[in-house]
Amino acid sequence: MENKVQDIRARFVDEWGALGSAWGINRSMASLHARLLVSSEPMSMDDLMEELSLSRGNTSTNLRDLVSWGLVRQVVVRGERKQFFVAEKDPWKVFVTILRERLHREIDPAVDTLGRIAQASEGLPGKEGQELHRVVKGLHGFLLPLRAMAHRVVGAESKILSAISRVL
Amino acid sequence: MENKVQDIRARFVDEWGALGSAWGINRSMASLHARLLVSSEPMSMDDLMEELSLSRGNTSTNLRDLVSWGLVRQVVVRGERKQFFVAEKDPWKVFVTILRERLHREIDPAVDTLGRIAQASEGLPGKEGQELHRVVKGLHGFLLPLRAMAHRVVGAESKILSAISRVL
DNA sequence: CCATACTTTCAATATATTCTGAAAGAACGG
DNA sequence: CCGTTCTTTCAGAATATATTGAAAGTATGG
Repeated sequence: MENKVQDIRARFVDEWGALGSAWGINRSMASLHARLLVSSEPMSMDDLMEELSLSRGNTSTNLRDLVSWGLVRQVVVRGERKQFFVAEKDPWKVFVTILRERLHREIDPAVDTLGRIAQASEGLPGKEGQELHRVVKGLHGFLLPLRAMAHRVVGAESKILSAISRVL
Repeated sequence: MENKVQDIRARFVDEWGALGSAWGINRSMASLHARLLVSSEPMSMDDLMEELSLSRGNTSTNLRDLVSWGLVRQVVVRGERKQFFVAEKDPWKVFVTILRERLHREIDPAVDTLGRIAQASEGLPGKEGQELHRVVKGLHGFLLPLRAMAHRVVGAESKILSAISRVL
């Protein structure tokens, strides 16, 4: 029971890694993000790779991705030549950032393609052709407003949540 | 351009597979689901494995999973000894079913653990201990109502969407 | 019951994803 | 400039995930 902070922090890092996988974020990236989230100071690549036992290459790549997602930013530490990193800590911003990324990369193109298929299947012959069109059109018609809602959430303030909560 | 229905249907099956991956559903399972979604008739395991070029074992396992999720159900076809399968076609039900499954399997346990970590980190010493507690508590406090909202959506009627849409 | 039709299971295999580490590249201080 | 420190890249290795296929298991009609 020597260093309790380190133990509990490690538990958090692991748990965040598990949550991350559910969001399409790999373990290294999620661990790095988690560790930075609960740090009271900026950390360098060496700090992180040592504490999390990751290779230099892996650490470098995933930090870069975190920065490009906007979940982490680089900061300058006076008198240090290395880069230091700090995580965005506002849960709403973290949530919105991840949501935006996934909409952009995965959902948007799929929904668009679905729309094209709905069009292409217009007026196909036979029971089979008609069912194809009917279902694809239905799915597209369902997903389109859902996506629009998600985009509005991404652009909104965090208080939108309590507004939604009220109608539920 | 021989059989247009088959071509377009194949496009849809592939696209649904891609969307499925974004939701933690593997390609075989997503393909089977997609093919059944746009079928005007119940299909047997043999129908499916042949059309989608999947092995028997794979088809069997993934159909069973789809049934256990509640996305597909078995039906009896008169005069046939084989099992036949039919997909739930209402987009709202499909959406809610997948959401429920993921909440249950991935989100709920992670959020619970986060809550326990928030508790365990109460009153830790030092700047580091305090930051750990502060951030974990903040994340948990953010995710908890979000999860509650998701659970309410899962239990609601599809018209809840237009109600939410109104406040966005 | 038996023969046959059908389904499930699971060890082996194939595929996809992630991670490592060393070499190449960049930036900095003097 | 030059030596040093720091960062990135990327081919190969390791790991994780998905798929196959054949054997074992189960149900059905006769």
